[in-house]
Amino acid sequence: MVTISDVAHAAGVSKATVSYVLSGDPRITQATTLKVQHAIDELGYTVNHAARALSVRKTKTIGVVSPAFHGNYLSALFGLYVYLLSEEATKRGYDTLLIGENDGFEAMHEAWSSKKVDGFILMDVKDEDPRVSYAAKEHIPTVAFGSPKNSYGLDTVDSDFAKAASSILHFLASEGHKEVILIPWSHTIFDQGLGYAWRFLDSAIETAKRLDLKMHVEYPKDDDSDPSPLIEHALDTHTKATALILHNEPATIVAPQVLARRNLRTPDDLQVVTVFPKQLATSMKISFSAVRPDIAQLSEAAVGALLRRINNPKAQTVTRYLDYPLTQEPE
Amino acid sequence: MVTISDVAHAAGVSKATVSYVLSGDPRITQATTLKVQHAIDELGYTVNHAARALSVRKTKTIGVVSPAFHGNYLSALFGLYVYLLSEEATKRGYDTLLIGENDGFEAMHEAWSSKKVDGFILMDVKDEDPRVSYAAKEHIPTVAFGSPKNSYGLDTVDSDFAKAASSILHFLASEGHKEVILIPWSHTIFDQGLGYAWRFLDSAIETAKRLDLKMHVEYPKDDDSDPSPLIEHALDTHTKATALILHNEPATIVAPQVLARRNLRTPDDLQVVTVFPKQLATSMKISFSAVRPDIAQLSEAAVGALLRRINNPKAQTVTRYLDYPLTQEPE
DNA sequence: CTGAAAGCGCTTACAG
DNA sequence: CTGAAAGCGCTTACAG
Repeated sequence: MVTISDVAHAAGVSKATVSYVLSGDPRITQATTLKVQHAIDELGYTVNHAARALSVRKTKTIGVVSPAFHGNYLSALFGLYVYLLSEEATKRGYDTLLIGENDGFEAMHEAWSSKKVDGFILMDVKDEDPRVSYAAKEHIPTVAFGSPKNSYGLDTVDSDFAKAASSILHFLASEGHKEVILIPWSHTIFDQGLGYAWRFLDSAIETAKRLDLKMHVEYPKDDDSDPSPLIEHALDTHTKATALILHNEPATIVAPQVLARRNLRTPDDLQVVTVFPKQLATSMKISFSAVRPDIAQLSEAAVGALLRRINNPKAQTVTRYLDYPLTQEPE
Repeated sequence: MVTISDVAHAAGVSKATVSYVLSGDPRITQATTLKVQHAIDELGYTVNHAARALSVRKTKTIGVVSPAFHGNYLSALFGLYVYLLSEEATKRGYDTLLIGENDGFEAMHEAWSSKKVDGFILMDVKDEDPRVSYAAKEHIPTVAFGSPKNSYGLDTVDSDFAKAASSILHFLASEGHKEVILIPWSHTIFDQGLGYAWRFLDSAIETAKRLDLKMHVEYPKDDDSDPSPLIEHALDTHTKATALILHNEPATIVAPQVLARRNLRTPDDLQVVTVFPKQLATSMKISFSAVRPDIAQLSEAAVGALLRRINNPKAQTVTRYLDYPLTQEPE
């Protein structure tokens, strides 16, 4: 293996000088820089990550902490988040360590105390999430990706689900709808205190009231069983409803089949509006009118917030709810 | 931060002894082990990962190398693979570093030469994949997750897609079908030389011939556009076909809507068979008869093969194609 | 059965 | 402008 000593020797300088060249120290002459660069290229040298990490006490690695499946249900969005988070981290010179966490913070603690990472991004944050309180108590650079009621002073990034609900209802009202159905996330999700579910629902209810829209809320019990019967039932029961709001991934996935089966066309027979990320709508062939969060942008915000925190642990806490417009389909 | 010296001091022994206790060296008395354990618990000590890695030249980390999106298309399976691979690695005492790779091996090379990982798992391996030849040439412990034509001596793990195709056709023949439609992966995928596409198709064609089944193959052009029209067209054209084989993720996702729209019921009006992993069929509400690869098991095999290789670089090359039965739906 | 010491490959004050 | 040396926190022959 080629080390810094080899490079130093080949270039006829000291290890210190090589190191300074590597870090672009302005005190080094261009002449020596060139010599050293040449030796580096010649030998194919790369800094040993562990050695550097040990020396500078930074790993340039962020931990992405994902909770386990919700029951058997794995959101199709999970992969997208992980992928884009990691891509964004790479852009900023960081690596991404995947940390699976099962309703606790043991794995996080292990990674932190052994100094494997410089900070964390917590996915799918819940109310009273043990990961949040742990990170806050230990003053670990951490951003909560999601919106718990209490973030204990952690930086927070999420889509603005309250705004999304309000946009959707305003849109429906402006189109003249008077009675609508909302299929929100399941009880399982609400019971876990997942902010995106609550924030959307609360805002939807309030906005509907304010706009004098009649809204029927039909909750699925869980996320494992087929939501089709629930949709069918809702349509059968609320026959005057002219629009269907889906804030529920499984329901959004099956909705097209249900509509096809009933021979309903969108938006003429029934207006359907959902919340589904831009990047996945294509892959999953979801073509309803929707508020489309941009996961790449959310990832950028999350990673940005984390690096800012890592570089300045006592910076002011930041909370960012990113807002996405409703796009109509077909356009 | 608490270091091994702190523990040694607190326990009244040397650093070496603490280290030996940590590694369970049998030469250490139970008495001292107890003393040291106590100090460790007291102080909340955890081994510094970089220091250990630097010393032993092993990181206990595996790199999972994922290619970029295929165009705009992100397989919903991606998240599942990453998740289960990481879970399996954790079980075996390894961390998972995510490495995004864009049609080359630069990121891999960077991770390897800076000693960030002990080996790699390559996702979505293609024919003439530069990652494969790189790993082979540099003798880097690596397993190819997927089946390229030439694996250059790398260990390989994949579902047995040839077997899957043959199971499906035998099943259809046994049910009395004489004429069937196959929608395989898109040209984009075939052109990239993705083994799962080729192996399935070749085997399907050969088996159909042997069983005297008439099979119409209808290729989608790419994976971004809606495959529904293609399915519609296939059904319109091949009116005598009584079964539809889907080996294409987007087509599998939209098929239920297409069938619903045409008022076709499965399996009475049209038998539909697909290949879709167990763990995702539920989430994605795919309930066709199918060969269901078990991604947890595949991940276990991949991680197992990699650790074996890491621990024994000159072990015999292993190629494992895991075989999954066809399960009928409804049962 | 345990400890002193060297070494892993870097970085960074500090001298000069 | 550059180098010698200490230090980051471990592990592991080697002595005893």
